[in-house]
Amino acid sequence: MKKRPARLSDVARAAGVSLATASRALAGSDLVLPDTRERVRNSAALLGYVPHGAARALASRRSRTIGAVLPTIDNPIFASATQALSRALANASYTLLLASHEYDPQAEVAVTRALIERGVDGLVFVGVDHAPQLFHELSRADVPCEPVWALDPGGFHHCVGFANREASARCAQHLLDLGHRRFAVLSGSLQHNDRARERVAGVRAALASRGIELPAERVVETPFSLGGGRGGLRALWQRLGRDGFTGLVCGNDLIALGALIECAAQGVSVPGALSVVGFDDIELSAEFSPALTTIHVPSADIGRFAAERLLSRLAGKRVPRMQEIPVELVVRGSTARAPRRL
Amino acid sequence: MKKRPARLSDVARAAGVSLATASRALAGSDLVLPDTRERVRNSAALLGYVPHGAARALASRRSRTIGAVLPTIDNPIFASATQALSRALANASYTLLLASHEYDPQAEVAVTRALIERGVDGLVFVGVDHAPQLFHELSRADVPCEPVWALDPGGFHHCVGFANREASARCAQHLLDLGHRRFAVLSGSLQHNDRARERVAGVRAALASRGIELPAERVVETPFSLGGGRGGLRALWQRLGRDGFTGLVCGNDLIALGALIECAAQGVSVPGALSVVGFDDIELSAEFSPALTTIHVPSADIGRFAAERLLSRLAGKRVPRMQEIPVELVVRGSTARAPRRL
DNA sequence: TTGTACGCGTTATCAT
DNA sequence: ATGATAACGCGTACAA
Repeated sequence: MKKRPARLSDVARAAGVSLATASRALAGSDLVLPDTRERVRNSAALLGYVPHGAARALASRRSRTIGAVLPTIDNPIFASATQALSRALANASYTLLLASHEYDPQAEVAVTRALIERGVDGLVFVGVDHAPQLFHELSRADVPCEPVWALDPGGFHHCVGFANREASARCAQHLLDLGHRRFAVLSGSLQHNDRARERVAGVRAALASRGIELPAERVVETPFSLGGGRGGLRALWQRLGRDGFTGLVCGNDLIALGALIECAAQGVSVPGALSVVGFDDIELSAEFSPALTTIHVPSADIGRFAAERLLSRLAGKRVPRMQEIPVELVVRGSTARAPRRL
Repeated sequence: MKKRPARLSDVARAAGVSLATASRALAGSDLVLPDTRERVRNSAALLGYVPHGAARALASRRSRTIGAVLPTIDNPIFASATQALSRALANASYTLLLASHEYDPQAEVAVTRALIERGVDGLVFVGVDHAPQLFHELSRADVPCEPVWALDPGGFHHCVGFANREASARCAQHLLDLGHRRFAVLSGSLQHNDRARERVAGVRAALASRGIELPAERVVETPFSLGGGRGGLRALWQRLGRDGFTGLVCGNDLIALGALIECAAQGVSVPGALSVVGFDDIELSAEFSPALTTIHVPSADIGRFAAERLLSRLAGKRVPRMQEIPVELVVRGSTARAPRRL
């Protein structure tokens, strides 16, 4: 009862054609008579033929597979981008191979290598800052890759993202414009994270242009999570005092929301005693705090564009080397009340 | 300058052994002299040899690849499970192929087929309720699969998850114990989602045991998001009035949090006028609302177990057909009794 | 327009 | 312990 899965040769025989013709027919080649094509397709359907990807990949030297190497999937920041990526790929009959390295550059090299062994036709990375060894492997494997979420200052790699530094500077500038002069930053871990570093650098640059310094003690690194935001804010308060700063720039949504929650828990009014700005990767901010000013990052676009660019390149089309995604400072009203404790 | 990538035959020649020996050496077989093995490994490293996955898969009939078919990656509910899955697989030199269908059963069949074509050695699904066609394809392809996040009432499939219905009944029971008698439910979309349906059924069962009915008008379907929670609660209030219900059961975290946010925005005290319980898939609740009672779902465990089970089965070991993950009702303080009037 | 035949890079089965 | 060689299933020049 357990039949051997049908192979292309079975389909060919059933349709009364040769292997080559069967192959062409199923590939939709124009070289076969429409009539023949139908016949082949019918027998394929009848036999429940499922192409054998490995054999196809071996012969065609293409796997119809794209790899994505993320720091982690568990961070909602990357979820919508990954979803969009996967969707766009599926539309083009490509499939996504996913790997994560949890901010460990060694692990990143390892998982990337695993993807290369799987024969991915292209790769998506997060950020442009990677172990040199990674680039060696990439170039030797000759796999087109597309870093996202950041731009390559050197203009060396293809990439699609936005200028984290400038965006973050706009956040700080917004606070400056509101009259704030004492600042603090809640950042994600800066190690092995060029996006986070750029964002801090942006704040520093904006403040510097007004002669304000941002010493290291005013920057707290904390996990990318609500708990991280809460704990980070407590750490800042402990270090600098409750009125050590009135303007707070957060590295991303989850941290910003955590900070807001901590404010609510401590009875600190926002905006008021404290004004918070941050990056809105995941669009939670709008719902949670209509008062929160954010840089809105269209994560889904990033994923979609990455897919489109990669597929275009595989198809031999040329794409602009660098694609800058416009990001927008969303000021959600300054009079909104602080979030309540729930 | 662009060298052809090194093949196994190159390694073999460089090491002065045959193809077969080289293969065995790199596979770590005990049948080769330790000395020979070293020699082979050295030349492999020297040449920068990278195994060709497709060829290996073709010859060995194994891709060292596992597929996961999710409703969507964009929902944080699935993120930590997927992360855990990916991590566990990577540890065993497996890679994750990811696909999503956005709650469309047709799409689910299509993407699953795509994964099967890619030659996945195993598959993970969400829930046990799928198009019959899906099971046809699966059995014909003879791919072991592991539904997660639910248990199979028929005991037909392997699976790892928990009893959504009973868990949800515990939520409702908790509210009953607090004296609540008027209920409403904010569910995710019920269509093509057995988990959501089971959760509603659980509430209904618990209430029925106290002679309380839950007519359809008291159940609102809303997107799995904060916005969905907010909008859904508004819809319920509009339909049933502000004091049409004092106990609210939410289908998951995001919805529950959205509801809480809406309460805050409308000045409704929680717990007080309203008591909310829900599923805590993503552990936001603890940070956000120390008062929220939830069923805590250890998503990461689900992913890890799915990986372990699948890999065990591939290794020929037997695993218990069904694995029930314990879930826990977490009462986070200030339990609200039902309001004392009428 | 269709068929023949070779190659893709590995693993696995025999011998030795 | 190692080597020769036949699969593995498909794509694609090249021939017809």
